[in-house]
Amino acid sequence: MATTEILTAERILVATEEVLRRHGPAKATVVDVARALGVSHGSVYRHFRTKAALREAVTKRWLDRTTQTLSAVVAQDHDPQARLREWLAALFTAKRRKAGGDPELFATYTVLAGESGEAVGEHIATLTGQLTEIVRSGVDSGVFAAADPAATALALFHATDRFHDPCHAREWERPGIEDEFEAVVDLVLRGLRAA
Amino acid sequence: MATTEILTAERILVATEEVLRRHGPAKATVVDVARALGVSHGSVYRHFRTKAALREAVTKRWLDRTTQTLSAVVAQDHDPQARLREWLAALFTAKRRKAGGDPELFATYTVLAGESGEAVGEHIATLTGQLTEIVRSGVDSGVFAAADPAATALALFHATDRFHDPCHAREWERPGIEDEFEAVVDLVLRGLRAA
DNA sequence: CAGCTGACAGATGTTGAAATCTGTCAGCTG
DNA sequence: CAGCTGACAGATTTCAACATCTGTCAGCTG
Repeated sequence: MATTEILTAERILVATEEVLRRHGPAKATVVDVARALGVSHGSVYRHFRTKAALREAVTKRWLDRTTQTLSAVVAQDHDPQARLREWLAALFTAKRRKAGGDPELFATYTVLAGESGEAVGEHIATLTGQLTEIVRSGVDSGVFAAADPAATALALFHATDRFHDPCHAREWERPGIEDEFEAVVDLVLRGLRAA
Repeated sequence: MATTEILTAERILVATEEVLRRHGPAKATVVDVARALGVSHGSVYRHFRTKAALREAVTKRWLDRTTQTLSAVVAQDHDPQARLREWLAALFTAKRRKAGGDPELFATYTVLAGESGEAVGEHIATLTGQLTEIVRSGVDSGVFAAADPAATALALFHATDRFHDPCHAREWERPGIEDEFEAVVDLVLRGLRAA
């Protein structure tokens, strides 16, 4: 049965996610995770050097699920303008759903972002990489003007911070936020179009 | 001498600012303020109904100093493009200087912003009002295209959130932030120009 | 002997009683 | 009598003793 299986990093991550969801980032302990798995907490430390490393690994898994959803948008064969718009909307929607539907895990992610953890930095790098790809394809097909697609992608990411940075999460439930999002996206897309 | 003068709201605000600077928002008490003024704390409550009202009045005074600095930029007779650029740069500079030079008062402002206090809402309304004025003058002179100057001004404000919202203050000291700011401003200014 | 356990030291968190603070108000004072 | 005081009730914060947690490691076990 399950509890006699070899203890793997994956099983620990699944259990940790569950413990975080139940207890929240402030009260979830390594001892709780070990108890949930029916092992001693020393065993958990065999797979993750520190509690911070465990927390970061859980966050990485969780962030990667968003990255994968968005990569599908990058691969679509709509024109770059539409893809960019859809990508930004998908990012906003994904973050908003996580903030609303998984508040405890989202709090963990927010804490980690505040500590400028490795996983969050990588996540942002991956996202801006996807954006760069869309911008570059727009430049190639002549609909976007951008001397440095990577720098422009970063500017796009920063200009839309309000709609994906966790420190703004409280505002994502306010009425009218959709219109604000559309207004900002319209503005930056106009700034991107070839003259 | 000073301590025998009539106790005015202004004197209380000055003393409160000093107490906040010294103790920070978490530890500054109304009793501290009264002690600094050599009066009983009951007297302070004669001028401000609650501690929250006092804190908000201090924040308002402090925010108004920024508003006044920026209104000078609005009144300049440069072309709208230059004025908009200067206004955004002046806002970023002002916020950054406050975050770095007055960390305790800035923390108070951040706390208040989180509680969505009246004063912060008014401050933001005033700022977007100034932005609207610049956008409108650009539309009038034909250099900007904007169907709804007020909505466009709000979009500009949101697109540059990263460079004035207190929740991003930690990032304002990072190297490269100037370039990120320039990139975002370039992007939105291009989005604003008349076709 | 690879994988796990459980006891341990030092760090961190919890708890509840004591101290301080907020906000009110009857009355003092110039 | 306008302006201030200081005592008070209830809410909040502090502090120190106690409990739990983190991270290590010598040794057990299959």
